[in-house]
Amino acid sequence: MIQLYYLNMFNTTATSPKAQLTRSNILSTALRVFRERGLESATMRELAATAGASLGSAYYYFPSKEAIIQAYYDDVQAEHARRLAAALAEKHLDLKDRLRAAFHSKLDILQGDRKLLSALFRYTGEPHHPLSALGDGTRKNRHQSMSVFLAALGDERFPDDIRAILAPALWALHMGVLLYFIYDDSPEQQRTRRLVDGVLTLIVRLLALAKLSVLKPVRGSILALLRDAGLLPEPDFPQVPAFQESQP
Amino acid sequence: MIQLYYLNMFNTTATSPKAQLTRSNILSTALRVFRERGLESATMRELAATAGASLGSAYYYFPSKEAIIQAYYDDVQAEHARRLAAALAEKHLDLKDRLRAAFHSKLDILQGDRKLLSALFRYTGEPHHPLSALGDGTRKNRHQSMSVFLAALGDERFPDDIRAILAPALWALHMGVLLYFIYDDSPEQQRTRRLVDGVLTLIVRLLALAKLSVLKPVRGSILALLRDAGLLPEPDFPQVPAFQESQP
DNA sequence: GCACATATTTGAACACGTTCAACAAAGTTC
DNA sequence: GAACTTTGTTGAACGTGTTCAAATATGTGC
Repeated sequence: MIQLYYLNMFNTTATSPKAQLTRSNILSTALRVFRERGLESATMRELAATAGASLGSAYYYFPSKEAIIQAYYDDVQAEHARRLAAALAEKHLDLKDRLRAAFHSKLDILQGDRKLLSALFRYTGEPHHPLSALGDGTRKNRHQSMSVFLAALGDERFPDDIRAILAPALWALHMGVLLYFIYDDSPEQQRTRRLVDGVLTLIVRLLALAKLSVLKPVRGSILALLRDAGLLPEPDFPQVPAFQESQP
Repeated sequence: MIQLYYLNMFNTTATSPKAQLTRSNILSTALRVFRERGLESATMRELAATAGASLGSAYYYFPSKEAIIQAYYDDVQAEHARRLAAALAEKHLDLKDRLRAAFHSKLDILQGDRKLLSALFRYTGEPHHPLSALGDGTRKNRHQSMSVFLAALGDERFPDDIRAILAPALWALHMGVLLYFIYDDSPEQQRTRRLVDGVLTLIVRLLALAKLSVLKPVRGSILALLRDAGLLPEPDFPQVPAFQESQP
């Protein structure tokens, strides 16, 4: 009854080393085939054959073709968290450079895989699809991604109301940047890099401006609006304890 | 050689009245079936059968299943332009109410068809897909939609730099609102209505604030950023002559 | 009306993503 | 190691969107 070995991602079922090998074999082969042939033209049959597995086997590990790319994207997020942590540990950076590190490291990881990103956005308009980028099914991913941006904010001091929206706002911005990135046909997507730098410069400046008294009422209205719209952080979003601030 | 009758949308091929009837029959039936069964579960075969046409016939008029919904969306846009024009003609409205009319009339039209909207966003992440909401293939649609918002701006006076970004900015906002609308499960999507009103109030206020001297440099940076990113109006976007302003 | 061209219609055929019942291998219990 | 359970593998079969060659209807020039 009791299985040794590792548990899979959801801690539900045991997974033998051999199965892990098959799975990662299929995954890595799939990504290679997707990159070569493109998402559309690469077929599940071709992909399974190239991996030396059967069609059914591929479906044993991944519920759908898109799910394979989601699995890839899970890896990307783990790598993103790793790289940002490394950058923050290396030396002391100011807010803007920490945010730059967060955005650029993500782009670095994805640089060669812009075509794969299209899958991320495919179900955006379908609230109930398990892979909708905005839906319940991807909440965990979203929160992980927000955590990375929270880490980049570090222990910087912000008014509480602003702090509350920064994580979802940065996450949303980052999604927009990814979309721009996909469409960016400039050499090595230098345009996206410039856009990121420009936007972050602006944001840091605006965060300072937001404290001006003329803008207080505007700031209040914006926050009330977002709150009413339910666009503030989802209630179960785990704030990173190390960076949590108490009310002054 | 010379055909009488009407020309189709692209002025390339003649179209007999009978063909028009078949087409509109297929279109209206398809929409009905889509609304009843949902986009996924409604099959092209079922749809063709219900319309009393053959499968091939459906594909003669519409290159794909999604294209049928695009055709519906073309109608929506025509209706949108019509309704806004009517609202503007009826009585003199201030800027905020004109913008409110523009946004709410669109939502009115789409109120019962939120599920159909998902198709609008399906190819957002695929720059080269003809139905990508941000791609070249849908440029004409985008410009028509922007024209509606330009009409709502009317002859209101804005600094030139601001005027330049208003059309694409309002269009982008409206796309965001549609996405929110799709996800909004409040009764009759009242939440979306409130969000629209709140955002528009804010925008009108911000447009006034933007003239403050403290904000001039920020305003300049934002515009420079957008220009560099190529997010200003696409060069061939036809400004609506009646509302075009000359340099002061 | 006839020959021809063009527009429209048809359904079989195709390719693909996905499902599933059956089978094989590995692990567990005794 | 035998019976049994669980995990992993297989490819045929299904349903779907789409394509296409062939058939039919409609229009044109004479």
